[in-house]
Amino acid sequence: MKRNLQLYNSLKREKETFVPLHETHVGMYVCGPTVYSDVHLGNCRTFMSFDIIYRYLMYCGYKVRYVRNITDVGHLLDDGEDRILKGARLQQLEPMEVVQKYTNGFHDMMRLFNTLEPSIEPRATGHIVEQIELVQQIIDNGYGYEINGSVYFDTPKFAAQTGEYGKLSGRVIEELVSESRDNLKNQDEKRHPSDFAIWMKAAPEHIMKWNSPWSVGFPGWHLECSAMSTKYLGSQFDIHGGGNDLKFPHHENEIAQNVSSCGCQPARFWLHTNMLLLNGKKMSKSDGNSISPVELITGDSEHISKAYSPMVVKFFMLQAHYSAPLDLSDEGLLAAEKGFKRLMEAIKSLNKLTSTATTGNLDNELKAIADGALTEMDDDFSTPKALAKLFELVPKINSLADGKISINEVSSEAIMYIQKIVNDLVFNVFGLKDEQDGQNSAVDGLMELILNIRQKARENKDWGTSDQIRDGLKAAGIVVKDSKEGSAWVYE
RNA sequence: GGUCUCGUGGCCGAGCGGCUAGGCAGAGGUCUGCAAAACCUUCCACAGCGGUUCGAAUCCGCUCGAGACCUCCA
Repeated sequence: MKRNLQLYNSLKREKETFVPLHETHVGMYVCGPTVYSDVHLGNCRTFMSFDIIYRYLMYCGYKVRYVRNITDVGHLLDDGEDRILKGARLQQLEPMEVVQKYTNGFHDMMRLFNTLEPSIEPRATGHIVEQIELVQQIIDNGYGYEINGSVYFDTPKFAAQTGEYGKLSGRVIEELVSESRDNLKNQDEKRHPSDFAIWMKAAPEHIMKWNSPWSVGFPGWHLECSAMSTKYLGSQFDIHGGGNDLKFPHHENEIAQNVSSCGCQPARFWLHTNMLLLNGKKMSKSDGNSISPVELITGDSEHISKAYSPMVVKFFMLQAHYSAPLDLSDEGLLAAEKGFKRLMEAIKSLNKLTSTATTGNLDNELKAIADGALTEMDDDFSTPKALAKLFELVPKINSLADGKISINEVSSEAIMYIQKIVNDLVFNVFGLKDEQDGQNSAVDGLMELILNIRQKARENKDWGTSDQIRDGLKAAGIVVKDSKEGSAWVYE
């Protein structure tokens, strides 16, 4: 299915028509987590966003290779300590135990949010050889220099000769006063404050270190993405994504490394997701304005009144565009929860509809709404607008389901057409799932029996029994919904 | 301090010069044994002040406010 996709390209600062390098294949690289502690909720938003982008590209018929790395070395803290090593020290674990622990936790969380696994999930420590080769290429091409066993990227030279530095982040090198941590520590070594380390000589007590032509040391943080994207997607690929706080310095430096080693821009489209705020403010553990994914789904946080299911959280996030800041709040989640249920109920009803009509005068209107949802997705993956379209369908579906609109107004062909689009979009592209599902048939059978008994009582105008059943079920967390066609039930 | 983004109704969030966003909440109604659900109708807006335009939430300027990046963070 060939669709006309428009993507906002951060590099160009405008929307562009998406044309992949190879007609049928798409290569996409997304900066993954640094696995030194539990995954951040904002991080989850980013990966959910790219999961939907991944899924939609596949829905459009592309074969997508989605590479999302695991950073397990080289990402340093303010004091110059490696994030992984700090985690290891604090928890008295082997560095790789830390990596494994939080990688597992990250995967568990991604699974809860029903995201697909990437095609390749490479680790930085598994690609030391490639990173050393990349450093060598950069040196060979004259953009890297070694001092005392560490290798630095010559940013001013690169900027002057290529004019490529600062394009993504909109920075001018003269204005940059770099304080990147590895540089703070070795301030004297660098020729220019904006130079950054691509290979760091390790102190004797440093645990994670490897042999290299320059020293026993470890790679700079920005290096891994350059090396791994090139290895798995080629020196040029279609989409590079990440959170917008990575634009500088990480992505800017990544581009510099790629351009200086192979002479070409790595990605044609740069996509950046925006921040997740809590109650209008940036999440920050230090001032208490923070909530973790686990707290959100267990309800164990002062910021929320109850537990929210992962799908509700996901639905909430879908209501905002990935490139806009999103403000998380209890009220917002509550609203999302109701909206999500309503949508799920409507889809259930939709999937039960059957018509024998061969033509219907609502056909065009309904099909146009469904098509519209896809058109919105074509426009930079606008999930909020696509959802709005689906919600336009909800009253129509409900009216058809309860007979307020005759089913003969819609042809069987149109119903199947709409069912296909709605189900594909909601379940395959958005990756939502109906949490009411998955009940065992025992419960279904039981409920059918109970509701039949209640129906008999109602027919006999035995309101006492009828209400007793209804109230009892309510107390058990099950809501009975009566309609002309009979009674349905749903978990509260 | 520098770079940039944004300020939409009770809440969340679309909107990219003229035409309904949507969700939640509120109000009225239909249906119903009652209730819930569902359906129908409906109230509430574009931070402020100027400017451009036949016409601005949408473009420009200023003011106020918020946020991001510049320093690890998605």
